[in-house]
Amino acid sequence: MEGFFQRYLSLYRSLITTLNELMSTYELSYSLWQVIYYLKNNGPSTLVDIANHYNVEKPTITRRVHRLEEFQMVVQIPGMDRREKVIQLTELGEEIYQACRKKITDLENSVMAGIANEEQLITFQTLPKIQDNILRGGGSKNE
Amino acid sequence: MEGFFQRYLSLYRSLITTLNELMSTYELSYSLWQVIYYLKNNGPSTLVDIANHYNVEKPTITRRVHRLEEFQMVVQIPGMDRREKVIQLTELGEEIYQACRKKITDLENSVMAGIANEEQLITFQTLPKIQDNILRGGGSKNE
DNA sequence: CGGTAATAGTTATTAATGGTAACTATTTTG
DNA sequence: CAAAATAGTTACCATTAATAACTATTACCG
Repeated sequence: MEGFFQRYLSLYRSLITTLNELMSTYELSYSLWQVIYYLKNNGPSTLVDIANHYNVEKPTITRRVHRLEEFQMVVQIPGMDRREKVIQLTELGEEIYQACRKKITDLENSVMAGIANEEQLITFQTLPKIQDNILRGGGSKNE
Repeated sequence: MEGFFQRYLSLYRSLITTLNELMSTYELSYSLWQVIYYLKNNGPSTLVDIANHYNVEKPTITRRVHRLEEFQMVVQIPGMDRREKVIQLTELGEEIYQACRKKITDLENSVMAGIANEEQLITFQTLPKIQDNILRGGGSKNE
């Protein structure tokens, strides 16, 4: 499947730019959206939860959460374990989730225009398989 | 197709990281590889050619070419039009192209392990359709 | 119990990547 | 020939994320 990466990666810039434009109305970028999305779907969580889920380092999430706090989309409350801060969506955060969710879903539908349902589905299902293969094989050592 | 972007972007990070690790042996990253790839497949070219092809701004390519020059993988020679500099691969650049091409193709094959040929093909064909839709629709104005 | 290791989170620094604006040098156009 | 267009560069800035070093708290274990 020579040329696959090229096609795959070529799509990235247009997509991320479009998404960021889409969300700029709400002062969000896709990276911030990920945090909101996680909180909405997993409930109040710690920074480490989020970092593990997206496979990024802790400082990355610290920054994102601080930005979301400035915009008052999330709040941090101390956990029972006093090392932890539990991050949760505010009312505003929930509202923005709803608005963005709709916009993103609309875009997800519109980029699939003219593509047969079965082809959409196969592509949808193939991506995680590829990711599994990468995580398994290219994890760093190839054993 | 809700959740498609999520899957797409999640794969992106693993893929680009793996590719960059793969090429770090040759002091390349994927962004530098793109320039080498273009030169190999289109022959000696100008900076503007490359920028147009990848849809990025000129300074972006200036930087990449300068890095490749430092590594002596490309040279710039003055064109007949004396504004232009024609960029071309050196011997070393060609060698590195070959070595990387092989590594990348190997990786392209290995990430498809366990995925039926037809599914690979459909995914391969669907990606550019999605990109077309994005470029058409989200180009900035939606007309 | 007390000390060491582990964990949650932060800050500072750095790197990769790419856009915008402003500029020079040359060529094209009319 | 003057003005517009084009190729390329430089300087500056934004986004994103990794690493290292640090504080505070909790868990573990002899």
